[in-house]
Amino acid sequence: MSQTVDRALSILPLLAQGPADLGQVADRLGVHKSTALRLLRTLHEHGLVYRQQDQRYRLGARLFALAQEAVENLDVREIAHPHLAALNDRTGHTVHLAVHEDGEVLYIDKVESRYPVRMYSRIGKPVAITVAAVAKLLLADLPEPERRALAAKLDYPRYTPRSTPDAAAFLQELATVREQGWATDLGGHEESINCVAAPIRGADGRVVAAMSVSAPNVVVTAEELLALLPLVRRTAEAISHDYSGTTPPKETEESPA
Amino acid sequence: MSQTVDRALSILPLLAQGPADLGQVADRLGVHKSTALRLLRTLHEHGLVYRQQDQRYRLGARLFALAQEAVENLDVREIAHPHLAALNDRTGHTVHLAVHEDGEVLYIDKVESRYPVRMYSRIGKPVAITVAAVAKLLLADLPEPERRALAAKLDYPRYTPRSTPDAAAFLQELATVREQGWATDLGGHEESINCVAAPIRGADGRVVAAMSVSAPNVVVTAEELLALLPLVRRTAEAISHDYSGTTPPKETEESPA
DNA sequence: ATGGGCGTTGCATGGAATGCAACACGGTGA
DNA sequence: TCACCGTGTTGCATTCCATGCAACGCCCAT
Repeated sequence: MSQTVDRALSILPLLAQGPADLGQVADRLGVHKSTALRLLRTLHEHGLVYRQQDQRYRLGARLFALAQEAVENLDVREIAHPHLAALNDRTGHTVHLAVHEDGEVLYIDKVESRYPVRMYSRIGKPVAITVAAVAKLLLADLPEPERRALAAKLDYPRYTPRSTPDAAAFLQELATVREQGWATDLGGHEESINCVAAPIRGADGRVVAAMSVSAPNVVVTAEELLALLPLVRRTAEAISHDYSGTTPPKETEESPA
Repeated sequence: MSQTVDRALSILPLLAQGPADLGQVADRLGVHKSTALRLLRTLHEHGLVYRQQDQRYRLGARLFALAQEAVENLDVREIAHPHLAALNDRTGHTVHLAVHEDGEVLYIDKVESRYPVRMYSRIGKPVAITVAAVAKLLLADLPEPERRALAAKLDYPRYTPRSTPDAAAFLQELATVREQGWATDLGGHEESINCVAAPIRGADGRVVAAMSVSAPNVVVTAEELLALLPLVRRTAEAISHDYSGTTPPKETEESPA
């Protein structure tokens, strides 16, 4: 909506792909060098881009700080963390916490597996939305029109033969997940990795986050992992309880002086 | 330099302090509501802010993704990580990696202590620049005028009685650190926590990063921690070697097709 | 029913972002 | 040594676009 800001912000994903010099930025933005220079300077003043010795620009430090502060403001995360850690303690497997935001699902917390063979993932990284167990739970809870709209505009990459092939299959899967209250991903993203997941609900019953336990099947078989389902669900319920308890539903009035 | 972008970016740190509604954002920016709305919309389109159910804005998901990609572009980090992990393995203590950027020093990697009592820190969080051992190393390597200028404009908070009191003391300390090639922080930030740190150098000898080992003195005394200094220095040298080897000094030409 | 608070929209105006052209600078080859 | 690129940088006139205003719609509370 604001051309100048729009251009400036477009620089960030561009630099995320790697450092670039002034000319490259200007070209890829389709603006004059002087314009790009001024935009970059403004970004620089705010610490979002950094100029390295060779004069090329790359993403800046403030970005980390902002992301950190952002994640610390998510109260679900704080409340959930001890539960996730405890679950990791009991099972030894990788535990994830994810939320949905504007058509993306992303991990906001993670407790690493104790086993040497670990799955790759990164906090902040958007997940494979069409196959991840946590994504299914979060999207299954959307109001139907939104769910349909989102399903329609997604891509359905065939990571493996068991990946969700298309929108129809996805919506079908979401219906099932919605019904049963839990979800799995059995080799849908990476052939050898399985996950089981359960939803975390707010006081109004809406799904606010989802958690999962993941393990490669060189460590445990899918059946063994599924056996953990009751435990995972109980953990999710415990978190839901904590969360609903501490966060008064919808009361955003000023706190009593 | 660009008013519009400047205003838009000012919203981010503002939201980092917690969610805010349109009116609050407009007030704190000193602009009309409609202006704030358009800025927020632009930020929203780029995923930097998110609008929660109660219509208030908070920092958005793309910020994480950007921060992640930014950190993955830092090759020092990638090269250093296995060394840090190995050092953590041998000592059991928390190991940090930090870089300097525009007058700030921040952690870009961390391997957690094995001991139950851990120090608090966060990747991405700017460090206490006047007392942290890694900060001393990074700043000690700056050209003298820059070092003086920076020292002059810093604040010198008295975290503890042993915190660096003022610019003069700081510059003195930097000189010492520069001379000896390593640094410590003995209770200068938190009374009970000590660190020893060593520099990581690029092929041209400049300090590109610094690493440290930290432990509370309920776990090991300062003397015991200092005994690890040779090991820390050897590790830093090993990283420097790896880093100089894989990153050809200053050669930013196109890679051979 | 009625008022107040909030977010939202269309529009006229002026300020601010833009592209241009000229400059500065460092490196390269003659 | 000089001239010549290819950078990044600056001042300036034009113009477009961001701005503030005022009016509207909406929801909640009284």
